[in-house]
Amino acid sequence: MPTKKKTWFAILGLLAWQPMTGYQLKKFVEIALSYFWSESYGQLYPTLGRLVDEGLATRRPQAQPGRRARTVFAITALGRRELAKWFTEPSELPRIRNEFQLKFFLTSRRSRAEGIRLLEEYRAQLAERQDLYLHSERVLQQAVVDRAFPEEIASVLDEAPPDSDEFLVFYLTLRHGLSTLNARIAWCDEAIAILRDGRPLAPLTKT
Amino acid sequence: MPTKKKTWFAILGLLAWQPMTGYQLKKFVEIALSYFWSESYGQLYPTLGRLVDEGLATRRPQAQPGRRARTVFAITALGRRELAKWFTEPSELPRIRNEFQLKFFLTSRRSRAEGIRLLEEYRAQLAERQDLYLHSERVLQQAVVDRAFPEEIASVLDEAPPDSDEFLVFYLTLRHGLSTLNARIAWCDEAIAILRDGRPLAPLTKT
DNA sequence: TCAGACATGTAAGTCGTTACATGATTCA
DNA sequence: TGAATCATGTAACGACTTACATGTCTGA
Repeated sequence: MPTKKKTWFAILGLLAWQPMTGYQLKKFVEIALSYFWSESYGQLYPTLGRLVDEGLATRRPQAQPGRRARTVFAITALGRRELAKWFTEPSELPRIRNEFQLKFFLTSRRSRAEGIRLLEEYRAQLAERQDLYLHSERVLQQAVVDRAFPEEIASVLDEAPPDSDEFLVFYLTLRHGLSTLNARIAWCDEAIAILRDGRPLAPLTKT
Repeated sequence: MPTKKKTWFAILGLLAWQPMTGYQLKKFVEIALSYFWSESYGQLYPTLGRLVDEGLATRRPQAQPGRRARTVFAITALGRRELAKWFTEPSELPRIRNEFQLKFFLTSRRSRAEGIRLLEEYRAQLAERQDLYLHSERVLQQAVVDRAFPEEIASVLDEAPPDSDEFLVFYLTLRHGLSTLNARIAWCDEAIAILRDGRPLAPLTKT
């Protein structure tokens, strides 16, 4: 069975976090998981439906007067068992398809100038994302000082004060993203320097 | 048009490198591009067919006596124009879906022990790949010393002596992969230490 | 002679995004 | 009043993997 069902378990995991509507699920992913995850509505709603069909989640329409209608999904006991099973299974390293790297490789038969241009473009994109992440980090650090969690993530990490494990792990996932970005930006700088200098052999001797 | 056609251009780019059979294309990707790319036969052959249909590549069956039959594909002038266009278009940062990170995030409502277990598993996988990459790096460094390219990559980087741009860029793509791995392994070590110590706030103050 | 590399392809299924489609509620 | 947010979905497309299917040639 080649079945991966990543979206399946992502949703199940978030419903175990707390019951949510499809819309909330999307927001949760955007705000809390954006450093390593994404989901589109086109995946979300159909999968929610199938989860209900399989008995892993329940669909509960909420029609309160003065509130717009919404459909809250919750995980079932069966869903929790499936989720627990998923946790014991090894996760594969994500397979990478880095379009920039592909282009960069191919520039070696085109021109150094083009390689350098691509590296600069890549670096700019990484730096832009790095800015975003650094801003998030500053917000989190301020939250620790203030002993109150920031407005922007309050909605999803609602019950996660700055000294909770939820907060800590959230911070660590951000750090994972930042570490990766830092390393890649440093690599860009090195690669640009090497290509500019025309130094072909020297870098090979150091690690 | 949401058309990405990454495989399209990957193949086109490699055919610009040199004319190849589908099988050779697969090998090329496995040996030279594995640090950042992958292709499956299920993508390769149908895409090659469509490339020919669109006039971007030619299919030339080779039936030499005493050689098994094979079909060599080559890029056309039109294909080269399309490829050149692709080079000028900005590449998007690959969107990430890191299953491990997802699980790790969710452990914050499960247990620290489970978080640590996941981190160790992730680290082991990264380290395994790191070994592979480090081995490749040593082979390349030896190639520089020997002034001869290593047997394993000779087939694909055939005309790329150790002082060529092809060799240098190939080496740099390997370094990109290694930098990323190193950063992530270091992150694992930090995260494990933090979760073990039960230190929840200290790491937030340093960058 | 037989394993392993060379070689080419298809079918089924999963996965995922984007664009489309629709409409209510809230708040400035 | 009108923009933003809340809210739910579908259709079309495209991408990608795995498993299946088949066969040849080379060299130990």
